[in-house]
Amino acid sequence: MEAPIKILIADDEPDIIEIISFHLNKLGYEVASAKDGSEAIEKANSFAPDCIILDIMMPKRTGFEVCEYLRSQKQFDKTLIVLLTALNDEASHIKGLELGGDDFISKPISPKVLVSRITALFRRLQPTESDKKIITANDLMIDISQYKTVLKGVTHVLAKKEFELLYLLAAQPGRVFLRGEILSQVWGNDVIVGDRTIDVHIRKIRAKLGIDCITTVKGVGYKFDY
Amino acid sequence: MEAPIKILIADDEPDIIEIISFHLNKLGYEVASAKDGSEAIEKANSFAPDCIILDIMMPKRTGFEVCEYLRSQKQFDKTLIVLLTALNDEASHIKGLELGGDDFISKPISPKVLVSRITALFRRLQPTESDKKIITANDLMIDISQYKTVLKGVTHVLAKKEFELLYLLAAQPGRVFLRGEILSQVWGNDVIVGDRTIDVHIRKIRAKLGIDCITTVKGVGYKFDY
DNA sequence: CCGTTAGTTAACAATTTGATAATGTTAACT
DNA sequence: AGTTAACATTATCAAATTGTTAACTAACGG
Repeated sequence: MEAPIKILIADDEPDIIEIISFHLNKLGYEVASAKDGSEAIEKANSFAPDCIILDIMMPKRTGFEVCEYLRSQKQFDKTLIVLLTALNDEASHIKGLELGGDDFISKPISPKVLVSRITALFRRLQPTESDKKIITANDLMIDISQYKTVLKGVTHVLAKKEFELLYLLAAQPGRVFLRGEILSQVWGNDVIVGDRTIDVHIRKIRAKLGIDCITTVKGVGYKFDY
Repeated sequence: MEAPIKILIADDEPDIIEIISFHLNKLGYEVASAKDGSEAIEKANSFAPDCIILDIMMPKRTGFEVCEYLRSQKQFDKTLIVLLTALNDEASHIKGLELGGDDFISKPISPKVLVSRITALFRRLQPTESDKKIITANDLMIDISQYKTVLKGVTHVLAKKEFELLYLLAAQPGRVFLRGEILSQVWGNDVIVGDRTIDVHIRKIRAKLGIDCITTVKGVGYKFDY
């Protein structure tokens, strides 16, 4: 789940490889390199990178050829391909993009910009945040994208407000939420409801889950503790 | 499902807008334009484009400001933002990408290249078709290329909207889709239909398939669970 | 003890969905 | 064009669920 993102750099100039590697490494990427087109293809297969930076002008095979090959292979379907070139001519640019490149960068370019562009590319690919809205605590799981809670493998169905309340508290276990905070977070600032309303919902959660995962802090509020 | 891709161009130079529009139009995109930053935001809201091309130097609000605003709004989560500038300075470049831009293009650039880059951006977004044409869950198969559903070997014919709705939900089993999401995905942002419309279609799906593969999450939405 | 705060319960109110029928709309076929 | 049938949408009402309140009880701290 949290495997580092892998990037392969193919360029025949060692200096370029070194400086780019350095910057990418600093950001936590795992980097491999290749010095020509053939090696790029080998490394792509063995290293299975998430992103490949290809210089166009390389010995053995050009970046175009490598790009074309990669795009024809199913396993590189989702691999980002960035084409890099000293040429600044339009034809190459278009050709690169048409061959399935995801980005096309003209040299000279500062490493910082290159790295920014790559970061931007990845940002798009990041799994939709809805996926990662799951809270777990011991044998309790709260998944907001599915609106369900699973305790010891048993799914408990909470009503909307109950769920939202539990989710709010569980998002920061141990932290005490004032009644006012709970109201504004779960109910919003517009609606006005009495104080007992919170109590009743807390009670329903406790009853449905069958465990006392919510602690009362008298005179202050409630906290999730489990 | 096959609505044309919509692109919004914001630039204060009418010539630029015209030439880019022309090329994008030719490729079948639906194009709208804005002449300054404020108009860009208005149009973004009303037009709901899939991609926004922003000149950085614009009256009223700069492209940076517009970009920052768009990225702060949930509905533009998946909207591509391309920043366009006459400046070729690195700081702007990085700033643009850090503000959430998806691509950064320096003028002057030929329309062909610009269009290629935009096409490349979209290509990356396309959900890999190979995976997504057929969905299976237990003894249920949903094949979008044939618009048919097969349950336990028996083919059930769903109407267009019914099918699209089922397909949407089944593509991410377990995930709850809000009514609003369903509306914008299946019906699109332009048409306005009442809430009961969704219910009725859900009901028809349940009736036709004879199984309850769709779960109601009261007050929230629906999810596919089977 | 006494006042304050939280828990419990049941009644009631509000919201949401389900079911059905009726009305538009579209597409296909004469 | 006219006819028909399938589909999509809306309207309406019933049913179920959920949310809120009130009234009472229990617990806690000084």
